[in-house]
Amino acid sequence: MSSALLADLRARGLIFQIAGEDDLPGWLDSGVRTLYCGFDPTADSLHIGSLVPLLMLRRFQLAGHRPLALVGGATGLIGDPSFKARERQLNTADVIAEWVDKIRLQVSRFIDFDAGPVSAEVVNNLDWTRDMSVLTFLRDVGKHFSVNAMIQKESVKQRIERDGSGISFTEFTYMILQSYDFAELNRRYGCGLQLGGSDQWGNITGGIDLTRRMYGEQVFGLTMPLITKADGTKFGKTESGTVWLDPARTSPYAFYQFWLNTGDVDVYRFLKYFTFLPVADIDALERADAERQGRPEAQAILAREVTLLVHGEAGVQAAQRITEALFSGALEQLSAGDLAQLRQDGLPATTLDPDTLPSTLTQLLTESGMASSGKQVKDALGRQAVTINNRSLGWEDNDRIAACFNPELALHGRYYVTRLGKKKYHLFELG
RNA sequence: GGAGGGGUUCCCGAGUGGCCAAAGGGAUCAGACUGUAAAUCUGACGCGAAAGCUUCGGUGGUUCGAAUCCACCCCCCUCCA
Repeated sequence: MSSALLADLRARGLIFQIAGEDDLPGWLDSGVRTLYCGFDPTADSLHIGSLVPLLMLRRFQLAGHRPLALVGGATGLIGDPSFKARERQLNTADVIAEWVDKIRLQVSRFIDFDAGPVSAEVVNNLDWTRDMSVLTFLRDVGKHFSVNAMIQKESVKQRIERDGSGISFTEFTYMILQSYDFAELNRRYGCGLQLGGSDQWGNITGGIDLTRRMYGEQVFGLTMPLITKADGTKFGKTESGTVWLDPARTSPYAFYQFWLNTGDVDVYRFLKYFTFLPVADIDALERADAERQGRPEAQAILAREVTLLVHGEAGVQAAQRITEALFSGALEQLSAGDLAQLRQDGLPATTLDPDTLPSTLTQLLTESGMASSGKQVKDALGRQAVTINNRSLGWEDNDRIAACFNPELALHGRYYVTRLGKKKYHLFELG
């Protein structure tokens, strides 16, 4: 059964490297195994970069194993230098503790805590490092590490060799801390497999070595590939920044839109990475899309599936409702209730006070967050790329803001659906 | 502590007294073409509606004029002790 899991993961392209490759299938097949993946609190929310590992834990759980999600209350205090170009700024312990709590909750929605012998658990590495003394650490843990080997690790090599940026002892030590996590989880839970992104290879093998040295146990490591886009730009970023899992940071609508905008070249690969749809189905979809004229179906399925995983059915409903209303262009068909709902569902919105309107559109649209500078608005206006309730505006309308928001033009007397470019929507509502 | 190299607009990276709001590339935004795609082409890209205002690690100084010269300071890197 578990060998089947590995085969599926391989078919999905989710396996980058395996440590202990020959013995891993047998180990997995011979019973319920405990595995873990760590998530460091570098912000108060995870972003979609953590999605692959989170779903990975779930894949293992569905295959009959027990996942541990480690939240790095301790490692988050230090900062992982792996493949980072420069030293990072430390955050205070209070801040990290706060983030740990939030991330613990976030992580929890992806794994099942009530699944009998394979029930998941969230652990925090601060629990076993907080009270450890420096001397104990140096004597019992540090002694197992060779600095000669550590500086050879690819993940820190650049930092050690490269001109213009070095590495502090603090960050250099990160690997030892994470390695100790693996050993400790092995001791406490019998945990025998660590998952991580491909950038974690060095840290994972460090943990494997330490576990062997401290407890004589053979443990395994598995890394997932870095998610890339075919055009070479960074995955997981949009014009408005990182795509977060927290709906307060990235609304389900924005989240849905992110996936809907996936390029054709990437979408089938992403379906394999980010959904639980069978590989055969995804391949069939790809063939069907190839024969179809025009727009493929894959993006809509991807957007639906991933939004469902992260934001639930209600999130999908909201996202689709907004998408349909806006992109069909049939604004006049929306009832007042629909518009109020859109706002509640996460469509960016601003309440306008007719008496204190700014004097220009550039100002209003910048302040509302639709554009990052007046120049952009100016450019868009000059190209007829701004519309209010489907009425196109030009540069000459910039200072005729009262006319643009004339109550007679409002939907249901108070709503203005404003669009900048093809995809950026904002709802203005008279207060 | 000593010697050397370096800190430029989101990123990389030119610029070494005026023609510099600062080349070029990337990223980003908008338009055309489309399928809310890709590729391509076009425009924008410090802030500002404009007048104009504020930038080149920091603070002072030289000069009619400084990212460019000088002084001091801060930070980073390399080598030596």
